[in-house]
Amino acid sequence: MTRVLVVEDDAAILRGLKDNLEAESYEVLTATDGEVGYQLIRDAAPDLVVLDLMLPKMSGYELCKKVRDEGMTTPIVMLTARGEETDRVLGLDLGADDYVTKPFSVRELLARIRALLRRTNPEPTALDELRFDDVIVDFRRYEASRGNEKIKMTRKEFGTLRLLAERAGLVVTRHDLLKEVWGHGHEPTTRTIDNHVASLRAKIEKDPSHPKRLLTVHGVGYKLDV
Amino acid sequence: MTRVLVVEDDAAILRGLKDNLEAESYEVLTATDGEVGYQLIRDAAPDLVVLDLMLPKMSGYELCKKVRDEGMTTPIVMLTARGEETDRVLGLDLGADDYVTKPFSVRELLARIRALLRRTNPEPTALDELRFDDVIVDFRRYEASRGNEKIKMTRKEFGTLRLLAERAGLVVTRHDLLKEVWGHGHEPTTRTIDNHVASLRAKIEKDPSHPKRLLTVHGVGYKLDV
DNA sequence: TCTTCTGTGACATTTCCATGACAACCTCCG
DNA sequence: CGGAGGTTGTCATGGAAATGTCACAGAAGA
Repeated sequence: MTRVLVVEDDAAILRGLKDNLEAESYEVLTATDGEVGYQLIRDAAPDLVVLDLMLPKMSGYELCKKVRDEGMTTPIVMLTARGEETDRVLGLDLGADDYVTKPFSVRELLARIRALLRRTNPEPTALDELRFDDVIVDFRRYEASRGNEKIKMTRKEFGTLRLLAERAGLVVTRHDLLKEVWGHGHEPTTRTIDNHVASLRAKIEKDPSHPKRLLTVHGVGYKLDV
Repeated sequence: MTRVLVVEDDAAILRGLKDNLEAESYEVLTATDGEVGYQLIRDAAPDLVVLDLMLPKMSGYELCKKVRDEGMTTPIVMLTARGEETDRVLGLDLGADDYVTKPFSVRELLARIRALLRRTNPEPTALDELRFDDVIVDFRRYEASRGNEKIKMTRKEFGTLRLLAERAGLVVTRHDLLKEVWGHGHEPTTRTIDNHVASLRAKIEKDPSHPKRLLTVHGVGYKLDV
């Protein structure tokens, strides 16, 4: 799921943005000052940042500049107060990708966010069906079957299998799985993944102890060969 | 029959795609250069185009851009060589709807074609009646019956059932239900939905505690299987 | 006002998930 | 070729989270 970080010290605005972004089904992280914002950009690797210009501890300027100086390319939408013409220019010069002037229309901000994401992270289309051998998995119905037998799969299993299927043939690291399937903040041990993979194998492999499809790449991760 | 145009200059790949698509019972048109491709898009109005990036006479870029500039919305799947990251972005910006990286698995391409067709030619959803077993629900009259008995249903129940019916078989999240049935701003707890579902089950299921139609997908939402 | 509908909370129940321990395995290096 | 150290497979288990169920109070409608 696409992850957006909002850095804004005004609680009311922050709340409003969070609600609206969540309603658009983004995963939303928040920070109310520049320092926490910076840490989150580094550690949580959001797909996009909405950044207020005036912030406690570290201003939007500084934050933006610092992030760019360190080579991070995370797209940034700057929020500026009306009339801060110079700020606009600065914002873009510092490496922000777009800006919106307060008071802004939420709809406009959302549109800009969408556009920016589309430009920078064209998201590979979600796969909604997987077939191999006599196994069929339908990710929109959350149904799976093998031959004539229905298979019961859990949400995490669907998520895991889906990511593997979207990168069929390529190795997916445990880290990637945690990031994509679990999302930020709810990150369990990597051992947990092994368990989910094991139970997936029990369900989709003919001989689960000698997998032919869902393969281990020792020291790296897993891959699905179809 | 669904008509697919493949524009690809490599004869072997073209042949392979044609065979596979025909095996899936698509009607297949082919072109080996951009100009012929363009004419076919215009004159034969295919339902979907598979477009190679590198082509004689007119490249995939140009073709895609030209088609979009002229206002045609024909879904396009772009074939790109691996590693052409920038091309991906360009492809999508130019208006391609999806892309597949060479060397690609035919199976994956077929899956994406199916998905894209489904996304772009969705069946119209203005559903005004739902029937299954001995239950009949008329969404225009706000009436429902089971066998000869009338069923009293509330507005929210109609709304909930209708959304589920419009996406019959697919999982609908609580979030979707809140957004569609309750609308923006008036959003109650997700628990509320469980209650409405429960009362729907009491009305339309033969054995409400072992539902056969209105099913729970643990951790995701509900779906209606008809 | 009275009735019906709706949202909420508490509780029971079901389902799922994270974790750790141990065994089996792989890889690299001696 | 064999063994040490790290990695993965497997399984059991406690606990967390999601859902079913019910009762009630406030809101909306008749």
